[in-house]
Amino acid sequence: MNVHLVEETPWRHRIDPVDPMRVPGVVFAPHELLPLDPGDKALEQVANVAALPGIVRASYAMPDIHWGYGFPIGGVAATDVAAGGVVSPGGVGFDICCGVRLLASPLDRRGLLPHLPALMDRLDPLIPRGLGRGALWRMGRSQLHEVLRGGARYAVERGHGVARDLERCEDGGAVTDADDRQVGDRALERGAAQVGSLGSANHFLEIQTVDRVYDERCAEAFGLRPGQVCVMIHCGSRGLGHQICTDHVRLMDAVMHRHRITVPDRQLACAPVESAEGRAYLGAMAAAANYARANRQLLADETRHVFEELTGTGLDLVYDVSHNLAKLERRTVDGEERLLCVHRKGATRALPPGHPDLPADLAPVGQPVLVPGTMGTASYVLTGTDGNLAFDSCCHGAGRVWSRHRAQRECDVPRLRTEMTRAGVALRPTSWRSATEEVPQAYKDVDAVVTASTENRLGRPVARLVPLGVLKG
DNA sequence: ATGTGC
Repeated sequence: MNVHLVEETPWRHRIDPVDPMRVPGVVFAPHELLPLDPGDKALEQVANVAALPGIVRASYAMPDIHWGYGFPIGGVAATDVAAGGVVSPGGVGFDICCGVRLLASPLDRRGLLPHLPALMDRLDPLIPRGLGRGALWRMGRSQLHEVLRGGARYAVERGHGVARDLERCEDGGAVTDADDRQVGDRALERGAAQVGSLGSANHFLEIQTVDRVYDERCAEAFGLRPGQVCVMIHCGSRGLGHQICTDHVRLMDAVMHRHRITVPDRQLACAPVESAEGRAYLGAMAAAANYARANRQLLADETRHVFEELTGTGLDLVYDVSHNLAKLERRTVDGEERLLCVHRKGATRALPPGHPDLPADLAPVGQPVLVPGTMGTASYVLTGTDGNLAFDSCCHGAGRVWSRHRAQRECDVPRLRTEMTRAGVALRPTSWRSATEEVPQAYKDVDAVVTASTENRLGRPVARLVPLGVLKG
């Protein structure tokens, strides 16, 4: 599809609908954040998504947009369920319910620094990560099914956390519509040995410090203050989510013609939400969402124990939120209340103040939006705002600009070591060679992404965090 | 993202 971009404001671009688009594309990015390299398909993907059956309002892209499978990463699309609206696994991504969890320590930077080497030495062998096997929890099939149904709630019931953790998780730590019968054998097999593991690529566990607070009232409600030490965990549903995505893309690809659906790109395989295939995917996706939440709960619990042992202090959960999920949400569209299937892929839910799904203590200030940066660069906490045009969605990170291949070509191991030392970051990768794929230059400037999010009313910055120690896959 | 795949 040929994409013609129109600059709507200095911060936002529009793609006017041409056949087969049903709605416009809206890219919440200034010119310098647009993926304009020759051969980059991300903007074409925004236009392709606009052709999905039942899509309402627009095909949206966040400022950290980059090329993905079918949908761009940073894509948001909502379909009207009653109007034959579809759900597409490519609109969620392979890492179902990939997300971020932020924990706050009572220590400040000065109090923590003497403990940092010991903390890193202890966490390094304890936190399973990388492509190989190894996980905090080894389990049989029946316990895995409990995880798929109970998510972080089940982990807490088994002693891995406290009740307050669940209040600070999106959906209270578990969704109720998981259907573990829709999770195939191969996915179960891969999932059983990976609960409590980070994975690889841009997944990490970081010890951070609050570098700057932009909104004191929100920061206080979130439990954050300048100089404070935090732990940020970024991971997802590992091989289980990956296998579920693979399986259901294949299923939908095979039956799309029966539903009389045509899409501009085969990677947009989809089925009506109200079809056997649509319901099956959403049930399996919800099971993977619970798995990812249990995964983050276990990793947080283990980190908490290490902090207690070595510093004598605890860690409070600030929030846990996904940026790869589809959700059924009731929303007003053109003055009518509709049930929508909102796909967020590399986009974080960002509920505004007063939203009924927020816990009471967060209702006055809005939902914490957790935006991980790249290793050696900042991460952000934003809050949801009123007037968000993208179904209460915000950016999810910096957004890749170099392919993994190009990053390896541009950055060798000595250079990465030098850069991390200069940034004052203690990096513990499982492989230095693969860590070069994650060199900060391979990503957009996270500060610019957050500015663009703010200017487009997708969220408002609350705090900026910088890394002290990084564990990577 | 991923036991790196048709």
